[in-house]
Amino acid sequence: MEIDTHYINQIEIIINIFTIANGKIKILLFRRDEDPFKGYWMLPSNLLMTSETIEECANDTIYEFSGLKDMHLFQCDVMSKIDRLPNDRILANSLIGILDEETITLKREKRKITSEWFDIDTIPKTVYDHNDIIENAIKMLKNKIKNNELLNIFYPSDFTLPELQLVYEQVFNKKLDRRNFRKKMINLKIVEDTGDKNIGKNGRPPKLYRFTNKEQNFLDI
Amino acid sequence: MEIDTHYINQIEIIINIFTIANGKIKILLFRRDEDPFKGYWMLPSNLLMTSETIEECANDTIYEFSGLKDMHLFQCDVMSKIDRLPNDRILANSLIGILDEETITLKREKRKITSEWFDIDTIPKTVYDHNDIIENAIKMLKNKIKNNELLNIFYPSDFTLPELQLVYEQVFNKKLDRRNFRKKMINLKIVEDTGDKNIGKNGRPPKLYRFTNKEQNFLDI
DNA sequence: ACAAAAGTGTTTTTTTTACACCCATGT
DNA sequence: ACATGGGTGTAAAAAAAACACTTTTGT
Repeated sequence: MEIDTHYINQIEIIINIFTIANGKIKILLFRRDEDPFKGYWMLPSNLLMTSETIEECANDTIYEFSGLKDMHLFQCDVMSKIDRLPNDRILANSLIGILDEETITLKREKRKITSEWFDIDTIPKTVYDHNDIIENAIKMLKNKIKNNELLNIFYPSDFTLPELQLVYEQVFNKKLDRRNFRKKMINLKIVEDTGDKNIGKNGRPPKLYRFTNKEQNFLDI
Repeated sequence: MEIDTHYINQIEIIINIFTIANGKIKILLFRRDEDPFKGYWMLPSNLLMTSETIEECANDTIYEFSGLKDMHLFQCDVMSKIDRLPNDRILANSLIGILDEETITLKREKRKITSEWFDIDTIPKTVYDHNDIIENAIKMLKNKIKNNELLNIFYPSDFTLPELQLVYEQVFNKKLDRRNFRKKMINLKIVEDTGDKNIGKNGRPPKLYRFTNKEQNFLDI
């Protein structure tokens, strides 16, 4: 195999890892501890090797940064501005990874790199163009949730309706009526009662629901 | 700049060009006239050069294949399976390009490569994994139309409601009632009457409409 | 005058909205 | 017993669906 050097490209795979905790959508960022951009936050990333697929690279990268595995992954965006990094010409392929909270709780182990989950409405300063990448990923994530494509991955088991309502309120950016929200989710058969309750917290224990396996339902004409 | 050869990648930029003609959504394919895959159809593509952005590469490729320019372009997908091509390891980045029919009609010039517009429900056999790429692009295109994100680019000037209805019928894959469709489009202020009519065809001349500049409206909760 | 295609209105059904009190648990 | 948060129903308004005849043009 011979390659014309005009066509040599380096590509970094960058992953936006989201989870939902107590109804708040969060993204996992890592602190950079060397200059330039020391103290800034960053998305996990690695250069793609010739011998691996993007999914393999993404999974390895996530594992290396966080110890987490087997995330639901999908394509998000590609950035190719020549000057997106100051010195090298490196393309960026950003992915979205979805983690359910249970998995995170189980795998909470100590890593060398400082990491933190940030609410998606309070993203800190990040290195290079990572703020643009994050902004774009949040947009795609919200759109997918609006189209009922993703919440069953955030919640593989059960959840309460008040928590789910918080998620929708963030995505649609408006307050929803508790009774109407409930009716809608149940009547449209998006969720179903598991019969269990979430005991242990303050106040009346909420019922637990699960997603039915209905296909995504788009805005119908 | 030094590059570790493990991180050398070749990327081809592949463009799915869509237009709408008489209410039918179409994609532009080119005939391959050399083996392997002689006689099969293909999407226009080119290897990305180190010195250009993806958008530059895509625009040049489109122009080289079709003579068309200044298309609305956006990211679609990235394929990285090691064996997607038989001999080389080349990544594919597929984009979607939107053309309005008027522009096409104006630029209809003769090119050396045989090209043809195919209805999106009768895609012919294509080279390599282009059928997968097209299928994916059609899915994304339909989703965007469902979310009212794209039709104003397909129709920069005016159009008739019967034609628009055909588009929605393809996207939602069901027949719509003429009166209800009309009421909805007009009442939701998605379209507005231009005052003109489309004379010259058989039957009563349809009124011409244009899109209002309302922001996209998603399925609301 | 006939064929072709587009335009139009009303009624019924469904969905959405608005709104306030009671219930189950922990302290 | 009180504080906390969760659950529930009904009526009014809005939106969607069902449905058939008339109008304008070309031939």
